[in-house]
Order: sequence, then structure tokens, then C-alpha cells
Amino acid sequence: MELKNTLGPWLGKTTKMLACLVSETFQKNNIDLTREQWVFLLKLHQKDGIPQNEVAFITERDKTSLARLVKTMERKGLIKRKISTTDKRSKLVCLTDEGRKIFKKSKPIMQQMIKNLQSGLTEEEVRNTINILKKFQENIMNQSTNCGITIK
Amino acid sequence: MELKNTLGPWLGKTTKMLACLVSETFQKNNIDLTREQWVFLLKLHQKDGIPQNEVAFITERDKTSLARLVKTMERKGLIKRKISTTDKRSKLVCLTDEGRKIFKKSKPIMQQMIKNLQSGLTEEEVRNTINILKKFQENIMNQSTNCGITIK
DNA sequence: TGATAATAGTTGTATATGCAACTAAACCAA
DNA sequence: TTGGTTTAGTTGCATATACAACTATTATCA
Repeated sequence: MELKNTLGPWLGKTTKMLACLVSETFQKNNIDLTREQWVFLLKLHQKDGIPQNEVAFITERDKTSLARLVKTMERKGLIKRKISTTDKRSKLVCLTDEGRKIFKKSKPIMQQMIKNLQSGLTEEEVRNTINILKKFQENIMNQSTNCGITIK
Repeated sequence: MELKNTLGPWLGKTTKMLACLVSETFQKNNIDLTREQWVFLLKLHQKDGIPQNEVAFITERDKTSLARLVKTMERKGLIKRKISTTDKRSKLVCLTDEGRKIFKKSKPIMQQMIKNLQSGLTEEEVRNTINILKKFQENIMNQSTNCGITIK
């Protein structure tokens, strides 16, 4: 089996190109965000004021990685933290006005980008591809003890 | 359009899980390599003694990123460099015995892993999925000026 | 030929990532 | 209640990544 006829390299390359596009799109539109920061803001828009460990779970990220992302975004004024009143260990992450503002600006741009990415693909093709990716993820989990982030 | 029904997040998550599996597999088998280092060694096995800029192109990576990868791998004794005789700017990257040895050890393990990843998927499904990914890549390039790494 | 442009690689700076080891708080069980 | 365990978050260390600015060398063309 030729490696280049397997999914792995194709997934890697496509993901890399997508990351590049997102970065380029933000730059073009003067949005000072990284892809990771954008996803973080998106999640906070869906549910604000959640503890860091929950954000780490939702965004499927190591807690140390998240801690540093939080630090960067707090420094940039996109989010703020407050210690939970019920659990002094826990820090709740909240959007700031600035975070909301930047996300609002980015939203239509990202929606358009996502729409363009799917152009030429039928809904069925997308659905089928997602199903293949799910199977692929199951195959990963069957070989692993710790990569098993829940399949939604 | 719900974001979670689009390809982007699924690609990202699958790639992340795959990276995790590769890392875990190396650790389990006492192979001191990262995923990137392994791909680098693979490329060198296909063609040894190539200049850094060509490796950067082949592995679709920024030249600065590659320079640091080269530095790390040289320090680990996996590769060595020699200045080209025809172009004093150019540095040719070559495998060392150590690099060959580690790759040889890793090869069957990676082959098995890749085989397992495709289990339950028909050849046609894999082929179709790759074609969708190609279309997706084209859509990326249509929106971008610099993410257009050649589609092979 | 000689000035200018292009190319190969490095360094500075910034972001993101994960493992291991740590602190502090909360939980739990004898 | 108290002492061990679990949990939330941080810090140290290492890797990977990319943009901008830099050096050194080569290529171009007027």
C-alpha cells in the first residue's frame, strides 16, 4: 500500500492548507486572531463563563495548552477570568466586550469562507465524508489508550 | 449551516487524534521520533542528499520551520548536512546510520498502524474521500494567494 | 563587467502544543 | 476530623510552526 493513497497524508495536508487559509483570511481583514483563538471565542459565545477545564474538554486540548491560550487571550483583552465562588480552584472564563466585538466582526467573514469551502460538494458528499472520518476516528481509538476524545 | 456539519472541524479533530496516535505509538515502541521527524526520514529514504529548500517543498513546510527541524534532527544524530559543492548557499541533507536504523525499526510499526487505520473502509471509500479532499483543497486555493501548495 | 535582483539558509519574535511535576483546594472515607 | 486521593490550574521543558528581517551567495542583464 502506497502511503500517498492512504487518508493520513491527505488529512494532514488539507488541514495544514486550511489553517493557512484561515490565517490569511484574518490578516486580509485586519482581524488579530489565530484560528485557535477564534474557535475559543466561538465556544464562549455558545456558553460563556465556563471553567477552564471544561473549555479544555470542549476544544479537545491539553489543559496546559489551554492555560497558555487563556493567558494570551487575557493579555489581548479578549477574555477575562474570575475565580468560581463555589470552587476556589476553578477559574471561569468570560468574554469581554472586546472579545465579543472582534468575534462579531469575524463571523460573516468566516461564514462566507466556510460556504466557499463546501462549494462544488453536495450535501451527501459532505455527509459521507464525515461518516468516513468517524470510522477513521474509531480506528484510531481502537489502537490508542489516550487519543479517544469523544466522538460527537 | 451548522459548523459541526462542515468538513473543517472534522478534519481538524481527526488530524489531531491521528497525531496523538502516532506519538503514542512511538512512545510505546521506544522510538524517539516525532511525527514530523518520521515524515522527514521517510522523504530522505525516498531521496537522500537533497538541499533543505527542496525538503521544505516536499514536506510542505516553511523554510524557517524546516531549518529548525533540521537543527533538532542533526543534534539527535538522525541526519547530517554538507554544503553543496556547486552552490555554497545550499546545504544537502543526508541520512546517518542512526537515522536509517531508527527508521528501519519504525517502518513495520507504522505500516501496521496505517493498515489498521484503514480497516473497515473499502478501497473505493478511501479513493472517494481522497477525491473530496482534493476538491476541498481546490476550494481553499481559490480563496487564497499563498496556501496553494501543489496538489499531487 | 558590475550593479541589481533572486535564492538558500539563519535568527528574532510570537504562537500553539503536550508531558511531567508541582501547588492549592476539595472530596472522601475510615 | 483528619489524612489520603482526586481535581483545577500553573510552570518547566521540549517541539513545531510561521512571518519578518537579516547574511551570504549566485544569477541576471544592461
